[in-house]
Amino acid sequence: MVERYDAQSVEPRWQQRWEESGIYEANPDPSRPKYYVLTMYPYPSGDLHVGHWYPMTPTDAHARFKRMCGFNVLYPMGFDAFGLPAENAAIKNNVHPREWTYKNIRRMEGQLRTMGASFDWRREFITCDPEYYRWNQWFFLQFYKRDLAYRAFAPVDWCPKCNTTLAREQVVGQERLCERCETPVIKKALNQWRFRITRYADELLDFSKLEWPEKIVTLQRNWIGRSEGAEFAFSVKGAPDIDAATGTHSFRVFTTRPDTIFGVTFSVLAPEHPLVAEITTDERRAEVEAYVQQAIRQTEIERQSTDKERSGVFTGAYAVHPLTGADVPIYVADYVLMTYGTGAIMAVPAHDERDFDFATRYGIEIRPVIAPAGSAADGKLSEVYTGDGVMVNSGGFDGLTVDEGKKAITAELERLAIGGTAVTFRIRDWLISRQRMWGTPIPILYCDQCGVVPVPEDQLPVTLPDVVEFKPTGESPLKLDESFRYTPCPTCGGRAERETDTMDTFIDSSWYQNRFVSPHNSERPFDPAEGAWLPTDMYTGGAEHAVMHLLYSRFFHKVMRDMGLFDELRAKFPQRNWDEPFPRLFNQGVITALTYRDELGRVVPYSQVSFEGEKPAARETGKPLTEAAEKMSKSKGNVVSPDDYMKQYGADVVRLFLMFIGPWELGGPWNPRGVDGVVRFLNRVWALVTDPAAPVAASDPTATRDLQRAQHQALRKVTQDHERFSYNTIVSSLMEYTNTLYRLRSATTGTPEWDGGLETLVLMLAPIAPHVSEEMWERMGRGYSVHQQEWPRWDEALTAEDSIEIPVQVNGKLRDRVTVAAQATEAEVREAVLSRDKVREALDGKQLRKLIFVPGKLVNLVIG
RNA sequence: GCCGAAGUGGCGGAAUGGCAGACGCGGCGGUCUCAAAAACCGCUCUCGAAAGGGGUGUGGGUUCGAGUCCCACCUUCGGCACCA
Repeated sequence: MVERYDAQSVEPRWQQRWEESGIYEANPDPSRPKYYVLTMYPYPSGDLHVGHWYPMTPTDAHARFKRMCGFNVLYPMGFDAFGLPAENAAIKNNVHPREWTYKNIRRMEGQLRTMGASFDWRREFITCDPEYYRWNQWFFLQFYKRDLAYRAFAPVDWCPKCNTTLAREQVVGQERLCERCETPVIKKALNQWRFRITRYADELLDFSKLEWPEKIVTLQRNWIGRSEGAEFAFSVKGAPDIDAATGTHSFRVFTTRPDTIFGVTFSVLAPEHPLVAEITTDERRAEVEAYVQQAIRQTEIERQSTDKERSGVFTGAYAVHPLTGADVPIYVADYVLMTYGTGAIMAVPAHDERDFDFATRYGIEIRPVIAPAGSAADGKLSEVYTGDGVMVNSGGFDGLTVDEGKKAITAELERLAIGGTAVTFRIRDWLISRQRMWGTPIPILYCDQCGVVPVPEDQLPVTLPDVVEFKPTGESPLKLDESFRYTPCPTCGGRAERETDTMDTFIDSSWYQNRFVSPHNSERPFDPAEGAWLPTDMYTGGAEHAVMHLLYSRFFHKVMRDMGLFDELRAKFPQRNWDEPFPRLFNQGVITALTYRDELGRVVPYSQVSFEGEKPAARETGKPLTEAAEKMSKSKGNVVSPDDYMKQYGADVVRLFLMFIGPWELGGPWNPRGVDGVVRFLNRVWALVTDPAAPVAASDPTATRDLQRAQHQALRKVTQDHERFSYNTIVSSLMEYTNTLYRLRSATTGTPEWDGGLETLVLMLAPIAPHVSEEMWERMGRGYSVHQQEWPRWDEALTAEDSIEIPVQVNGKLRDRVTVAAQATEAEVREAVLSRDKVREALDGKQLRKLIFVPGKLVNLVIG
C-alpha cells in the first residue's frame, strides 16, 4: 500500500519548522541584492477567505521565487486595523472596537500561517496601535506646518448610514453611493480638515517613473483631470469693479475654448455662486431665489439624472463682453458646478452641447464662430458644432484655426489685463475628517484664547480613550468623552477643546510600506538607517484602490520626499527611484463565487448541487438551479471559505488551484469542480517521489535525451512565467512535465538524469506548493530546506529538439508535414519538401513562385 | 457620451505573426474489481463513411501566412460622467 500525501500532518509540521528556523526573516545582507515585495495588507474583518488568498498566494510564490534566485527578500505583513466595521460591531455587541479588532487579528494571523506564506512576522504592525498611529498624527502636524493640511467650511459628502463625511473618492457611481454601505450620500456644510493634494496634481500626473498597468495610470489621469484653457473676468454691467481680487461685481470664468469667445451670447453662474444674490435684480429676485433653493435641495436629495433637461433662470443682470462690449445676460443654472473651475462659465451655444441645449430651450441667440474647415457656410447652425475649424464672425481674428485662436484670444485677454492661461483640475483636496471614533485622533486643539493649536510633537500620541459610549449621533463619539474632549491649552494653559473627528483610514495606508523597515521605531516613522529595503520593488493588490490608496500614497510619498525623509537614503542609493512609493505594481483580478441559487434566490451549498442533467439541480428536490459568478460578500451569503478545502486537501492544493484558475490579472470564479485537477496533479508528483519504479539495468539514450529536453524546456518556461506573473501556465507546464516524467519513468529510473529531473520538478514546485515540496525534498534525502536552494538554470542546448515535424503549407493552407533534423538548412528542407507526393500534386502544372522557410517552424510554398 | 479591459470547444483557459484548442475540468470507452470508489490507459472543436472542408464576436485590410497587427462595428465587464 502506497502512502498518500497527508496534508493534515505534513503542513503544520513544516510551518512550525520554518518559523523556528527563521528562514523567512529578512535581515540586511550587503552581499545579496535586496528585493522588497509587498501585497496590500488586509483589514481584519474576521476571517481569511479566498478573497484574501487570491492576491496573497501568488505574491508569496513571487517572494519565494526571488529568494531562490538569490535575492535578499523582505516580504512583510501587517493589519489595516482602523475602520467602521469594528465600530459597528462595538455598537452591536457593546464591546470596545479594540477588542473586536484584536480578536480578529489573532484569528487571521493563525489563518495566514496555515496558508504557508513566507512572511517575516517579526515586522508585523497593527495600525490601531498608538505606536503606529502616532506617526499619522506626526505627519498631520508636518502637513499642517507646510500648509498642506487646512480646515474649511464647505458642503461635503455625508453618508447618513455611516454617520460620517466621505472623501470624494469614496462616493461611487452616478447614484453617488457610499462606497462602504451603498447608501446615497447627501451634502452637508461642515468645517472639515483637508489635505492639499491639489498642490501635487501636476506631479501626480507624471507617470514616467512607474511601471504600472496602463489601466491604473489612465484611471488616475482621468481622476486628476487636468484641463488647459483660459480664465478671465466678466464685469457686471452697471456695477463698479470694486475689487477685482475678491471678484465682487465681477466674476471669473474658465474655458477650454477661448477661440469661441465671440460666440458668447450668455453666461451662467452656479446656484451656489456668491455673486448670485448680489447681482439679481429686484424683479427677478423671487424667481432666482426659488430656483437656487430648489437646486440646492436637489443636490441634497440626490437627483436622479434621468431627466437631463437643462434648467435655469435669468438674473436680470448683464455682463460686459470683454472684447465686443456687448451685453451678456447672466443666468443661474444647475448645470454649472460650483466645485469645478470658477463656478461660472461663458456660454457659447454654437459650440458647446450644454450651452446649445440651454439656449435652445430659453430662446437665446446661437452665434456660430467656428466654421468647419473648407465650408463657406457661416450662417445659422441647426446643431451644435464642437469640431475643428476656423474662426468666423470674430472681428480681427477671422481665419485663425481653433488652435491658433486659443493662443491669440488668450494673449488678447492678457493684453487687456483681465485674464490669461489657466489650468483647472478635476481632483479636489482630500477630505480627511471622519466623525467616527475608531481612527487616528486629529492632533489639533481649539482654544478660546489661541485659536487653532496643533498638539506639540512631544505630546504625541493623542491616544483614543478606552471607554466611549457609542451612539449614532452624527457627531464623533469622542465628543461624548469629556476627559478626552477637554484639555489644557499647551500655549496658554487655558481650557482647550480637542478636535474630536478622526482621520480617514486611508492615511494609515499612505505610508505604511516604509514602516516595515523599522516597525517599532519610537523616534520616527521609519529609520533611514534600516531603510535599505526601500523603495518597494514589487507591489501587488486590487485595482479598486486606483484613485484612493494608490493615489494618496503617491501624494504622501512626494510630501515625505519634500520633507527630506529620503535624503539620507537617496545619498546612499542614488540610482533608486525615490519619487514614487511603488515603482512597480501588479493588479490581480477579483476572485468571484460560483453561486447556485434556487427559484427563490436562496444560495444552495455546492455539496447539495447535482450536475447529472443538462442543468445544475438541487440534489434533494431535483429542481433546476441558476449558476452565476458573483462578487463575494457576506450579505449575499456566497463567501467561499477555504477551510473545507484546507481540511480535505491542504493549503498547497488551495494555493495551486487559485493560481490555476486563469490569468492572475483577470480573476474569475472559484469553481469547486476544478479542484480535483490539482489534487490529482500533486498526488501524481507525490507518487513519483515516494513510490519509485524499478531502476533500469542500462540507460536508454533516447529516453534520457527526451527527459533532459523536457526538464530544461519546463525550467525555461516556468522561469520566464515567474517573471511575468503567469501562474496558471506555470502550473500547466509542471503538469505537462510531470506527465512526461511518467511516460519516461520505466526507461530512466535509477539514472542520474532521472534523479536530476525529479529534483528539478520539486525545486520548481517549491515556490507555489511550499509544503509538499519541502516534504518531498526531505524524503529525497536532500536536507533542509528546499526553500533555501538555488533556483536551477536551464541549458539552452538541452532544450533543443533533435528532429522536428514541421508543417508544409501551400499558399498558407496546411497540406503536409515533413520530419527534418532540427538544425536542417533551408536547402535540405526544400529538397525534402519538394520530393513529397502531396507537394508534387499541388505543384502540378503550376509554378513555385516563392518558398518561405522559417527555421524550426514551417515551410510555406507560394504557387500560382 | 468618454476612458480602459475582454470576446477562442460543454466549462476554466493555452498559443515571441508560423500546425488553433496546450494544461486541466467535465463527458465517453476501457483496464483493475464480485461491485463501487480510487488509480491507470485511450478518445473528446465541427461537417464528412473517407478523401477533404470549415472554424478564435462581425465586416474589411496588411501579409507568403492573422486568434495575434491595422480600420470600422457588435457584445460583455470595469471606471468616469452636466468637468465648461
